[in-house]
Amino acid sequence: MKYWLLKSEPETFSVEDLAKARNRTTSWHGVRNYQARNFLRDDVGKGDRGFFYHSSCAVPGVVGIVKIVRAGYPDSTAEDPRSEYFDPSSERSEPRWYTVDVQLERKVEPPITLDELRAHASRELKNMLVLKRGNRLSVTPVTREEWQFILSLR
DNA sequence: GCCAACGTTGGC
DNA sequence: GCCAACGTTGGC
Repeated sequence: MKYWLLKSEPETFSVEDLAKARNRTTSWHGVRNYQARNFLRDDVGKGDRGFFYHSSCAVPGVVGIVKIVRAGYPDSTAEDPRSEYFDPSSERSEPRWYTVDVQLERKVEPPITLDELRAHASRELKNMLVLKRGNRLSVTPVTREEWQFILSLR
């Protein structure tokens, strides 16, 4: 089993939205970055776990634990002209963008804030990608050690 | 709203 | 292939 950190802007889609979704499950569509796409397409597997992370908001941080319930498959919003994620250069015969399905296991309450994560940035979370300056990747791998350490905070 | 950091685009 | 211009991300 592998571990991931998945960013979402709560104004677009929050952990509360996921809690209300049917089966507490959603397609993680809309990722339009090649490095993140490659993770979704090639590396994120069914049964993997992820941190649901709120970004671009008042209190950024880990707000939930999700389980990957479906591995990478083509993101159909890229083909939908009415979708805000429409990509006219993507073609159905050769899908450019991928998504996975995630199910909420539990909320993390209270959230593990970015500040709290940073408090460990010189030791346990020294290599945590989300704490690196300038990091903008919306899907990042998390090591088993980082995963277990962060879980131990709640 | 600001701005640093980074990714993408497109002319050459 | 280079790189300047531009757009986006995301913390503050």
